[in-house]
Amino acid sequence: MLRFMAQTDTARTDTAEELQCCPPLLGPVLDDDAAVELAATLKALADPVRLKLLNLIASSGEACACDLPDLLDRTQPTVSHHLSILVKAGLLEREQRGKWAWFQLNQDRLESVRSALGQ
Amino acid sequence: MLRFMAQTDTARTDTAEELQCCPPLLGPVLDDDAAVELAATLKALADPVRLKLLNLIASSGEACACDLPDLLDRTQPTVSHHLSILVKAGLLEREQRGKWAWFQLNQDRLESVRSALGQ
DNA sequence: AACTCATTTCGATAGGTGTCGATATGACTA
DNA sequence: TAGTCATATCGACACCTATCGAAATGAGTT
Repeated sequence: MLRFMAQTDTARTDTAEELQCCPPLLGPVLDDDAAVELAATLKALADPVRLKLLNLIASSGEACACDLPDLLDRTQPTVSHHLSILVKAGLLEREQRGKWAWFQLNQDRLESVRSALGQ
Repeated sequence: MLRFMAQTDTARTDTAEELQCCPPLLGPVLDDDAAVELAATLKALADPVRLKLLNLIASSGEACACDLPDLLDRTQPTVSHHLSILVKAGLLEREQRGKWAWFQLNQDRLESVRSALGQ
């Protein structure tokens, strides 16, 4: 089961990569590098298991990796694989607490993808 | 070169599929079917060539398929492949004019993906 | 140091995907 | 009815990816 805890709201650690992420799709020009960058982030989103992961983590505020295999009906290595893809894409933040790994949504990152798709 | 023409703004032909597309990622529950559906649309977006296609078509209002291979530096079969993926995903609308195929952005569809990613 | 348990990494496999050249289809033209 | 040209489909290839079981790593405990 998911544990519900106070959101720790850690200091934002925006990477340089995150800041230059996701120029607007509907803008005048989308150069090759920008297209590759945005496509990479969208690719991280474009999987049902990863969408469910984000949805679960978002709706609980945070989640322990230990609970996720059962919730997603996938093996633990498979869930770990998907989590690592989301972390690498900057969509999740990972925090070690004792022997458990906890994950939170990086809302800024998701918002920057979202705004790349609209006006 | 891209041709610039008056936007024909055809009557919206929203499919049933489009209407039930893209429930909110940040909502309370994302069931399996919804996750698969949203992932499929995101997958159509998650390619640099297709992003550049959408960007080109959006910024010109519409585009003739005949111009796109040169603009994207891809062969005609490859561009045709990507266009068909975008049309199947509902992100582009295709219109035959004489021997040429013209494409427009389905802005509603893109907006529904966008809103699935945010509040 | 040895043990336990959570998580990651490894190796393998089945299936998906971007790309192209070649060919087929489809729409106009003579 | 041919002929021409735009577009789609086919077949093949290299590469990527989701998944799992097995093994390695890492953190805390005794």
